[in-house]
Amino acid sequence: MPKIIDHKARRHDIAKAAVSVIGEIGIENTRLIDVAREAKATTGTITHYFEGKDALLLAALDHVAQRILRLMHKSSTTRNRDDLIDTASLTLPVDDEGKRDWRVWLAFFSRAVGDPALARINNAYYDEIKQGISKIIRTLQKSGEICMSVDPDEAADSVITVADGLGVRASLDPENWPAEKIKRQMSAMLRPLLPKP
Amino acid sequence: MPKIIDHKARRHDIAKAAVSVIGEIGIENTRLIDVAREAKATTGTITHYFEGKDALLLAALDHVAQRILRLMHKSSTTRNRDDLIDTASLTLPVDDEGKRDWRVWLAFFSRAVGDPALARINNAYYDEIKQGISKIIRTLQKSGEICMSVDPDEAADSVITVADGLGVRASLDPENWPAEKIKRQMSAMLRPLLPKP
Amino acid sequence: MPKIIDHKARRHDIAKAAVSVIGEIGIENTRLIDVAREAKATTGTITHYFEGKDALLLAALDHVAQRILRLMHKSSTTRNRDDLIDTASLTLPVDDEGKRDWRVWLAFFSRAVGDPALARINNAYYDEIKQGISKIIRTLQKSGEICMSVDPDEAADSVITVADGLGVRASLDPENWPAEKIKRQMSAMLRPLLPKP
Amino acid sequence: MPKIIDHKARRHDIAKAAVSVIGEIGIENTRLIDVAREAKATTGTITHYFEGKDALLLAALDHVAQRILRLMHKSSTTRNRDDLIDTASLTLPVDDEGKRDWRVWLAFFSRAVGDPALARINNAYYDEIKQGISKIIRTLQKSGEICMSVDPDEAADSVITVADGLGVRASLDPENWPAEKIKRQMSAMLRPLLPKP
DNA sequence: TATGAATGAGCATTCATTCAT
DNA sequence: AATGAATGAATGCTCATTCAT
Repeated sequence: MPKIIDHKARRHDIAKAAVSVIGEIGIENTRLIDVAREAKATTGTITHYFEGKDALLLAALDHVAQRILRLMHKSSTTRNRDDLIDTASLTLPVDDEGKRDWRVWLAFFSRAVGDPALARINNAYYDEIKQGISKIIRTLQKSGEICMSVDPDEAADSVITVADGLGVRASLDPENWPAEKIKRQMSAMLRPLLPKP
Repeated sequence: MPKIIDHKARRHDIAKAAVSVIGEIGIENTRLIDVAREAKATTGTITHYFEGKDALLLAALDHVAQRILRLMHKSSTTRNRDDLIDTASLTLPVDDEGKRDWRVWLAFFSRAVGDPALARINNAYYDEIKQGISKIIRTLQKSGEICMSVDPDEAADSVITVADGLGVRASLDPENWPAEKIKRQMSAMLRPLLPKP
Repeated sequence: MPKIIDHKARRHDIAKAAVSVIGEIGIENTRLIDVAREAKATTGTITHYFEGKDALLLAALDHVAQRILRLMHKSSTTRNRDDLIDTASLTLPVDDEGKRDWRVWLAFFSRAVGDPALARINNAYYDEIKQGISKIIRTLQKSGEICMSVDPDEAADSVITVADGLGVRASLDPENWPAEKIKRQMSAMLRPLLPKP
Repeated sequence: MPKIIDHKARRHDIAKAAVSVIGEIGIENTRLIDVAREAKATTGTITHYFEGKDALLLAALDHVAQRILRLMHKSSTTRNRDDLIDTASLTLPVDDEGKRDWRVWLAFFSRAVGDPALARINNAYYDEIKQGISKIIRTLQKSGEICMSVDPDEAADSVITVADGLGVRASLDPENWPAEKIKRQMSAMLRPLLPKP
């Protein structure tokens, strides 16, 4: 009788291991065997669960993207502008998980340059994020938290821009960008861009 | 006497070829022979001018960094806030050269994750950029172009954040981010962050 | 379960193949692919069993050294001076295996010149050989086969010197040094150096 | 008017530089450019004086061989057995020059394994050395310095064997083989092999 | 399912050799 | 004669992928 294995769970574990390794040593240093070791498996096993290395890396990207989307959906219940800013800052490299995820995210910026398919996937994530933020802003405008003169789409792009800009900066220079400084800079930038009425 | 060769110029040419190739196909797809062909040389010649592939890639990074620093120094003569914003937008992927340079810049974000030495080099560039922008802001404050209540260092970080955020976004989704949109978004974000008195 | 492979045995086989190739075409002409072909494997497989080419060559050296040490230990049961000389001559290039091993041994003389680590390894083998021979000589002195006035260590060095000298000579000029001539010369030299009481 | 250059002298200088480099870093680590630097020349210059790398290496071998032959011819005037042994020991690695020459000599042992042409050249040197020693022994026999029962050719081989054996050993383990020990061991071995009447 | 041995294409790197000046 | 830039073949090494067990 074969071992009963939760196929989906194992796939998830391996993708998580890939995120760990990529975040630790960089995507260009990440070999299949490194991921295998991290997942307490072998390269052969990874082949069972993923078409190939590209598919594995894509799953790793999806893993970090889903976390960001999850945080965004959570903040969609926010009824307050400053809460929105606070929640948004949780997607930044403010804790170990965030730092690791951002290093993985960065890795795919580079890959997307030479890989149109990856670029499309990346853009799909951004679209979803933008629509989500835009919707939250419209909700907050209706409840009088954000000035009606703000264009929700443009403001959503502003939020994404600030998040990306700070995420990149803090990921490359974590020593000079502790959580507090990241949050402070984010607030300082987003408050004027999301003015109260 | 051997052929008279300007060693420095040849090195520069090869680095420029590397920027071209990296910007075109991505750093992970860039082979030495691709750069050689672009530079109308051979891999052996590249070895003649660079210690190895890493040294070549570093020279490519420096090539794009120097262009950004050059633009920044040029804008240091600006006597007007909106001119500063306009000049800053020239560092973004608003033309072919800018697009190519940004794709190269992105490539090194990823590499720096797994390469502390590269991270240090990257941070040194950022330091120089930040000091430059901070100085320009202080000058503009003295001439009454920017409100004195603005903290020059924090504002410099804001400018960098916006530039990085938009640079990343536009590089990954150039179709949705034409030059005009980039400039508009940049202005919309930086004007509230660099208020006139 | 994967193919059942005796990792140690496979390593040994590959090292043996390396000895064959080095002995045949010389260490400077020996490419990884030559050894791979001889071992009915590929270069990738060799990497699987050895850290790199240097490790493989070292294993080849050890292979021939172990054979010499084995012969020496066998002769430690000798109860007769002339038997000792006969057994010692078996380590010389008197048969195909011996010729091949000596060509490999020679290869490492050269390498040790520019590689201190290799020199140390070489010297360790010589130490072991010298101690072994010295011990045999002391035993033969006690049983009245060799004159007590002989200094065992100096005599051991003499045996090694004669073996090395003849090994080198015969390896470079096998046509003029058939087995019989080697043995005759060895006897002629060692008998006066290991006089009976 | 071209620079007046003593072609022969320059060739000799370059060969000497090659001996230096080979003796220092080993023949397998010796690149043309290393020899060029040592000779204060360029690789292009070396090509002017030698057909190619092989010809240069051969010239280096000849350089050390000629020194040995020169020492041998000098000792042909010896009228005393122990003087012969003393002079012979001068060919061993007893001083810096001897050590360097022996490391070069060793390098060619290995090369000759995979290069029949080189083996022939090596053997020609050995023939000349053997004939020379044999002649000296015959002279010493006539003058009553060496017992007539000694076979001159076999004794010459013995001398060569001892020299080679000690040369190899001392070259690989110079720390344990100071000049004094080399000479002592040589005397201890050659006196019984070249007995007085 | 899982293993890990084996494969082999791909690539950076080394370096002797060539040759224009 | 001398230089050294350029070439390009040679080769060790990496690592994703395959597959027999």
